[in-house]
Amino acid sequence: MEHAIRYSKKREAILDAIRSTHVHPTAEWVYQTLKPTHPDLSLGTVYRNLTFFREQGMIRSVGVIGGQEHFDGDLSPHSHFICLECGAVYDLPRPETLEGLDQRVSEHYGVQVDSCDLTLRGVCRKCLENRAEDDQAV
Amino acid sequence: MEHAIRYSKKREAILDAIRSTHVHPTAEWVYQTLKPTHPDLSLGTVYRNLTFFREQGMIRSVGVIGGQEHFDGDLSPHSHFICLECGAVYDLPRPETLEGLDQRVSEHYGVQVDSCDLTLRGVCRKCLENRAEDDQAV
DNA sequence: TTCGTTGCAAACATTTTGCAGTTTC
DNA sequence: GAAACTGCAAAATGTTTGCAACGAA
Repeated sequence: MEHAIRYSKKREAILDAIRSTHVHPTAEWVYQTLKPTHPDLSLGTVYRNLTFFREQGMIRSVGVIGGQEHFDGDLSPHSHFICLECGAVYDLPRPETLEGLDQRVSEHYGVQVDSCDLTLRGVCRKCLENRAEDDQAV
Repeated sequence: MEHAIRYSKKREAILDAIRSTHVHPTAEWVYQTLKPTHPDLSLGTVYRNLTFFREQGMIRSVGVIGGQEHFDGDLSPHSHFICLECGAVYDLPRPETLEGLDQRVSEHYGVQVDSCDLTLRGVCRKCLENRAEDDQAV
């Protein structure tokens, strides 16, 4: 027997929270967001469920940004842009040119490819605008 | 005045260590590797220099894998394959099809693009072979 | 002599875990 | 009723930092 999976309100709420946003949340964000409606929610439960969802392939990790792991409830193929200044994560369309890359790498190197992530880093528009304002102020 | 930079033996040794390997080291790896030849090296110094090198653009981060940040002293354009089973990081050639993507994204979204990383995840050949052996053993 | 660099250890921040109580099936 | 799930708090982990000593220029 593998391990039965049972329903839980908290779990459902956590998954809903992740799926209903585009901010690519952290555990802390989920916790703070659900606190008002679920006052007895524990941060440990959030972590346990995030791990659970990721292992189940229900969410994916965007990686650790500024010391905190960010998640994404949108499983459709797309890329990410991460602002090095404010840490925000934005979605980008995935270049069609990457189509078939998984299989090519798999065959060529004899490895099993499970996922393929394209991530751009830089400074987002907002932060660039803030910089411009700061410059004017001087 | 910006902040003068002075030479230091430890710093040189740390950079050499990173540049002379393909394992995509962590702070701990650098520390353990240099310990024999630099018995008085401190882990804090390794962290401080890794941060320094990254800020100077002398090395780049491969991301946090298994809780530890991995670095890469090879700045030439290439992609990475990360084994989800053993955590190893392998280099892959970077698809030429990504050429010019930085600028296209930059212009289209009004952002500043500093870097662009393509990362594949899955199970490496070694771990696949180990699996096969384990299956036979049963 | 100045001030960047280091060792050391304490401090930090995020994440994991043990256990007793609660909920689901 | 068995076993999964949770809250709570302690523990574990990787990383950062303050300070006095050291070393480069």
